[in-house]
Amino acid sequence: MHHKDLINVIKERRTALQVTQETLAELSGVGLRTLKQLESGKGNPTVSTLQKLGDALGLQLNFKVKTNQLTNETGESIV
Amino acid sequence: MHHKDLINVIKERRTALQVTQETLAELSGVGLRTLKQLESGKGNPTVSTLQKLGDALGLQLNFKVKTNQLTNETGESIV
DNA sequence: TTAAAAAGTGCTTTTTGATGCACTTTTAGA
DNA sequence: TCTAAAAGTGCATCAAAAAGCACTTTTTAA
Repeated sequence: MHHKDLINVIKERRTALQVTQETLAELSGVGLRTLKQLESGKGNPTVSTLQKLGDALGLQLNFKVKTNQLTNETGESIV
Repeated sequence: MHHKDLINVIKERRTALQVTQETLAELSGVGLRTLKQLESGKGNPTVSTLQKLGDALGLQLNFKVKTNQLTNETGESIV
């Protein structure tokens, strides 16, 4: 996943949970300005920023070995 | 995964493939100094740095809904 | 055992991420 | 429609990431 896509997961999850940027900023400890910037498509967050946001939204960041198997959008095998 | 763990995945994958830091730095486009710093446990990489390294090693970075929370029948979080 | 390769570190500069403040624009609800 | 809430932006500051260079330490293989 490109980092724009990772940010998009954050944004979609936040909106799905009907949480405002302001609330997510408070819950996660990430500055509101930073969150606004990221969600509007600017910047390249540090891993810790991404993790703070993910933690607050129940999302886990991880690495997975790429395979040549068919997978769904979460990288889970569908075979 | 904490970012130390993410870096550890990089390191383990690199050594498993018997690739040196120098080679990985060249293949990924990440500076050797940066890679050395990260693997020796210092710093908080940007997502793009982590992705460059992951790409070169066949690792995919992604977000996943945490499993140790309340979910519905389809595995979707209901929190 | 020892020499070369690989990994780790101190110092430095440049770039850029994180942040606050104030403001504008957009969206959603009464 | 109109307004308040939410989202987005320009400007500035501070801290830290990325990077190169030269050096030391550790690991590995002959």
